Amino acid sequence: MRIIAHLDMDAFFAAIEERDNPRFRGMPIAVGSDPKGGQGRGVVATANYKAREYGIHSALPISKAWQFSEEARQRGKPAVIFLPPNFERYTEASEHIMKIIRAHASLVEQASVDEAYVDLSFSGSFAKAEKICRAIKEEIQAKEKVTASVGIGPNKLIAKIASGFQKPDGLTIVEEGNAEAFLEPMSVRAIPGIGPKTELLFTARGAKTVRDLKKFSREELVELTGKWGAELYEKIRARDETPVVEEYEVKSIGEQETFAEDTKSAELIFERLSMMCKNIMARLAGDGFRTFKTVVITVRFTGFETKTRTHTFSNPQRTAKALQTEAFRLILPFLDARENPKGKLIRLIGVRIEKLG
DNA sequence: TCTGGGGTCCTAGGACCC
DNA sequence: TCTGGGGTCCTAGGACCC
Repeated sequence: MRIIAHLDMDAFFAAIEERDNPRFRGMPIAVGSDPKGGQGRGVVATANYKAREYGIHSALPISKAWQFSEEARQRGKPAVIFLPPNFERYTEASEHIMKIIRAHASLVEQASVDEAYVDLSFSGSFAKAEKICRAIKEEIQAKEKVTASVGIGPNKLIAKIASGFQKPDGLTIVEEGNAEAFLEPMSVRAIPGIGPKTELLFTARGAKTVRDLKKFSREELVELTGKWGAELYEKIRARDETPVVEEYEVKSIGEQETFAEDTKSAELIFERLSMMCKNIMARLAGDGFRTFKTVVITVRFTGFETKTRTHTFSNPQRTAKALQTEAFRLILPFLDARENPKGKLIRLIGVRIEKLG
């Protein structure tokens, strides 16, 4: 029998900021882009629980978050503290936390900066797995001063959904025999991989809950959602065989940047593109690679229309110069009438390399 | 509401090869 | 005349996740 745990740090970025800035404790905090007095154009990366009471959450436009904060302030509540993300500190805390987890189990998969799967099958029982998880939670709290929510289940899918069931600082155990019943009443959105579009697809066919999805045959699910439908058919029945894997290989490295103001300035665009190419090559080396074969550039116009252009070299390339030359060549048509006859302003540019060697 | 930045995976058409 | 089937690679776009 497999026993898998999923650990998820609670409001991680905001929790680290609260920990490191005692004067912010108990205050509503939103970590994300600069709100610029309501004119900023990014989104909220993480809101702490106090800020969530204001309606602020991850991925909310920062301008909207600012507006919620102002409205609350007028009702006499404290204004939200907006902070820029400090990725070095989050990564450092993440490394400490992963180390703590690895001291309790040998098979650990870091799924993101603030999440990990742990294979606890060796413990032999859910009761023993729970004990280990409580010890991990306590150690993280004691050493890193942040809380984690934990889900324990017979596979990664159930563990993941269980970790979100009681937040923050929760621990939810779903044993094999209860897993299917656990999922049934949930919204289809609870299944990882079902986003807004797929949800709409299903609600249009009268399916709102996981239970409702069971009326579709495997073939119908494949027809509706593609190849992935076969996996979905298993997931909604709480079945998932995917193993916990220590690490997976990097497939692409890229950077993108949204401009403070939409622009047509070739000078600015080339300057930013050039910087991105240098950064990407530095990261390529840092990740233990030497070459790339494919270059992808992204252009997003005012209004969010987004275009990509790709070039694959027949030989592996190893220099920032080669990357920059190709990126410039690919983006050039968007700066003149060839790909931009209406002279639209550009909101974002990005560069990515693939087929790393 | 007006949408960041870093990624992964899938689809679909076309080219090309056997 | 009106044209198979399978596989792989490239390209553009899109859904999704944290």
